[in-house]
Amino acid sequence: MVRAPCCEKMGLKKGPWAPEEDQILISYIQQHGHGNWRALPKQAGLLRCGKSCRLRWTNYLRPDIKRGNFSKEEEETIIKLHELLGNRWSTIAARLPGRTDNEIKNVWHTHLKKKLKNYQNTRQHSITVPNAPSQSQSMKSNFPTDHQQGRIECEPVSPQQSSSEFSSVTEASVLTNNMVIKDEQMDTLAETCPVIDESFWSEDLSAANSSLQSDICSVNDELQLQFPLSPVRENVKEYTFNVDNGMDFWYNLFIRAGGLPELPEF
DNA sequence: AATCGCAGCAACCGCTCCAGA
DNA sequence: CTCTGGAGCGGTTGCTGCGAT
Repeated sequence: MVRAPCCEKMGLKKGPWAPEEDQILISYIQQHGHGNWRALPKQAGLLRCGKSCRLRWTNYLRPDIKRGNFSKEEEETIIKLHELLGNRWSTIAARLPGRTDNEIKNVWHTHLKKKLKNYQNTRQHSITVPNAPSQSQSMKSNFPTDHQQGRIECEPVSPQQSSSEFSSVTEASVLTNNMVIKDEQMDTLAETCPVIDESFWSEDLSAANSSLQSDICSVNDELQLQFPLSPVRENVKEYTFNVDNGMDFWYNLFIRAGGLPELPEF
């Protein structure tokens, strides 16, 4: 379906908003709500398309918009969520009250990408755990075929707000010898973590889930493989998963794909 | 003082999603 | 089930301000 650009009609203004336009939009929404964005500009007497109005309102004029620089905590939250979710700016924004997806996206591209390297350098991939859920403390890692036996243990590294879905982001690494990996050791990860079967990469998410479910988790854990993240090293792919055992812990999982040319996205 | 280059940010564009007809 | 159109999302653009030369 081919749709004409929303501002193609002659007479619709584009570009920066004038203060008068802002005032008209604010007044109208305060009185009537936004309802149908497409109809709004005509009803409000604005020479803008509905899309432009919606963007201006949601990214700039909304009363609950938080102004000013991002705090260190907010930046760290963005970095962590981006690590988990990728470029899902709206999802990330939903976890930062008063911040918009556009703002977060801009901050990411202008500031945080540069900081990320430093951030990653300070992270430690830890794998032993006093407080992790007992069912997860020792998870088998009998990968699908043709691989070595391994074992992972996980430790919550950064407990956050308990109500959050990501209440505790946890680092874990799959290794053959149950060893702690630090970032400087990641270069050797391709040699140390288990090789998995090629079919693992080509299967869809649910198939991968059930594969990991049967091969990694203890009997009563329900594992949900979530987001394939950017490869941390050649042939090593990082996944986020959680173990639905009531504790709401999230883990990162490093898996080596043995010599595969392309790792398809799920 | 003038020019240039870059960073930051607001806004646009094109696409997908999804609800309703 | 298919089609349509509104809303939302993520990528990109381009303007503006500021510091360096």
